[in-house]
Amino acid sequence: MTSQPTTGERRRDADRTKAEILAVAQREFARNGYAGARVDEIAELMRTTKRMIYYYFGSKERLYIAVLEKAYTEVRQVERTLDVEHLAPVEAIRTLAELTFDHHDAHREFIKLVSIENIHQAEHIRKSEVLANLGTPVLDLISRILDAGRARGDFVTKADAIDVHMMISAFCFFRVANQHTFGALFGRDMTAPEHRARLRRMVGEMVVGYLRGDP
Amino acid sequence: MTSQPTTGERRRDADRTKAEILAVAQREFARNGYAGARVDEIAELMRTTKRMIYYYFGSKERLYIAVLEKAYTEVRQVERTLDVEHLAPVEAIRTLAELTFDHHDAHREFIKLVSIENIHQAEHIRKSEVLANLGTPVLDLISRILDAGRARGDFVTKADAIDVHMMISAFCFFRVANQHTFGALFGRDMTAPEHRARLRRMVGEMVVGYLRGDP
DNA sequence: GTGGTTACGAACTAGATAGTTAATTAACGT
DNA sequence: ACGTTAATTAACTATCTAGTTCGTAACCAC
Repeated sequence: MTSQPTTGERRRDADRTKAEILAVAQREFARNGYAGARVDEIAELMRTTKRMIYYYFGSKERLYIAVLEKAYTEVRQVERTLDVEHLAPVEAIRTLAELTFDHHDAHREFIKLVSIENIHQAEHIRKSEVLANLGTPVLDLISRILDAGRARGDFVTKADAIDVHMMISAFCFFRVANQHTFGALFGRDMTAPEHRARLRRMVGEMVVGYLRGDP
Repeated sequence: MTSQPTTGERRRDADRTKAEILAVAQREFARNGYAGARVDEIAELMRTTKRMIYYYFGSKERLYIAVLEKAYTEVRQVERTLDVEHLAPVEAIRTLAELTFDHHDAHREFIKLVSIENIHQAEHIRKSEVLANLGTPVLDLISRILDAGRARGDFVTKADAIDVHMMISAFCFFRVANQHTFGALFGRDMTAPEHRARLRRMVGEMVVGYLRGDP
């Protein structure tokens, strides 16, 4: 009568358990930093027990690295879907900047993980083979846009793809990562709706203005 | 015979002890984050004992807040010495950007403290009355430069002082704060000498290019 | 000098925290 | 049916860590 389906609602499911640990751990690490995160707290927020964290991940540090690997891999997946090369160079780079803006806006937890990792001088990223071999498709895209723009004479400034990527990332990352201290000191919430749209336009204008160079 | 001088090499000196605690604590917090910092470790790196931390600061959190207050106050002092208003608006804003670049370059520990504080959603800054009432002289300076530039027709773009300050800070802060993950993922050390000068010029060109607007 | 106050040191503690031990149960092939 | 293995649970522990207790010594006013 009560035949359990092999797939579907199983009581023992390694994949599901692992995924749940990673999801809960990501929240906990992003909220409290590496040292501030509590393994017991992660355990309490799961349907399973702390033992499973050690069963699947071995240690707090390896769990943290697994969280980083998952987060970075997902972000790279999104980067691969960027499609702006049908646009003219100026519009392509502006759109890329605005999409980067949207992407940072939508992935606050990832940004916190990156900030945390920088405090630790990226020591965990460097321990991960997965992350060392993660390509950076966005750099090739920027390279091609820059070449096209220079061929047409739209871009004068000589800066390479990494520089441009850095400039765009800096703006988008800072707005989200530093929103709290910035808000406390300047009384402006950069992530509030009334500023979001303006800043989004601003990042596009900024890169384009820079690449166009001297009038 | 062995009369101790009252000033000079005293064995008991509240000011010196407090200052040493703050200096060592700043290093420890900047290196390890708030939760990762160890009160015992701070104590070991001092000539005095852990007891004195609690004697003068009461708790780990209040010590951390005191570190933030000292660091922010010093940074504001430097901002007050900025002198660019004798320059034409375009050069003034470019120079301001480059000096901001230098300043971030020279205060890595401060930048880490700010990153850490953002991970904690600025909860400690908000607890500090000192920091709440710390003015922001740089904003007035930017305002005046923008007004002068618009009056001359050099600047077209309409952005307020906070926006411009944010744009400059984002670039300068990101280069230092995210150097480790950026380096690990893109294979470029943004703080290395061979990139420093170019990026310094870049931040000036970026703001000027943005403010000049459409050619 | 002496009484009081401020600055200081060594040893201690209660609770938190990462990691473990060992026993148990579900799934699955044969 | 049944033995094997992978998944899971509950209770335990060694260590670490923020914060304390209590006693002592330097400094100052008089």
